[in-house]
Amino acid sequence: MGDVYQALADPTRRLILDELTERDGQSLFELCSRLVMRHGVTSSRQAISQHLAVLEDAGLVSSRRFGRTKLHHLHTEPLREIAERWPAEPKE
Amino acid sequence: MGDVYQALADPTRRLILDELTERDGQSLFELCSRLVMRHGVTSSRQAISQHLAVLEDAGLVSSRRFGRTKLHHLHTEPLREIAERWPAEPKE
DNA sequence: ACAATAGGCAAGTAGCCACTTGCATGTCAA
DNA sequence: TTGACATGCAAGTGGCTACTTGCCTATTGT
Repeated sequence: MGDVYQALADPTRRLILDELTERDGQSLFELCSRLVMRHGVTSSRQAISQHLAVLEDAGLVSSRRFGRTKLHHLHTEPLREIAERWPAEPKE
Repeated sequence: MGDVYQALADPTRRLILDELTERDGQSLFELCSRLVMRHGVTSSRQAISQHLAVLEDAGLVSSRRFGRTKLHHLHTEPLREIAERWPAEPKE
């Protein structure tokens, strides 16, 4: 299991999470096109694929194959831990 | 203003935030000692100082000098943005 | 004044990470 | 079955970053 914080460190990976928030269950090709069109991302398909692997390893994304395509789904549970680790007010 | 996500990417920096959560307003020397004692951190004083600069640049820590010491204070507001950026349920 | 304390600055280094490139695998449609 | 499509794998490269090292500044106490 990879590091959630490190997964969030890359701006392209955060855009992938944004894109999956808007439309869950996208394939790699869908994500690539929409990232280019809507967010001006210039990375190659392989780059996006590697980013997805990091996100999946961190438990933020799950994937399932359907024939020759692979659909990706968002999971936000690991993010809740971040907000809870450092409470709003420090200990007195 | 630096990147909050990138500031959180380093495990030592997260330990610094933990330490400031337990006891806010520590000096550099206090932080170094307690990180070694309680968390087994082996980094040098300069390393911790550079980490504090990153955290301060990201708006997670503020500092104020008192004579020859410098006290560091935690600010968790930038962390709230993370939980709000990706809501618990994706759009339908 | 002098020494000790708390911290800062800057250059150099080593390891990691994002990205590319090239090729391979598997699936659908004609 | 043949070609086009969707994805996977693996090695190589460049840049970033955490860390160290050495020296410097400023403050406090005796």
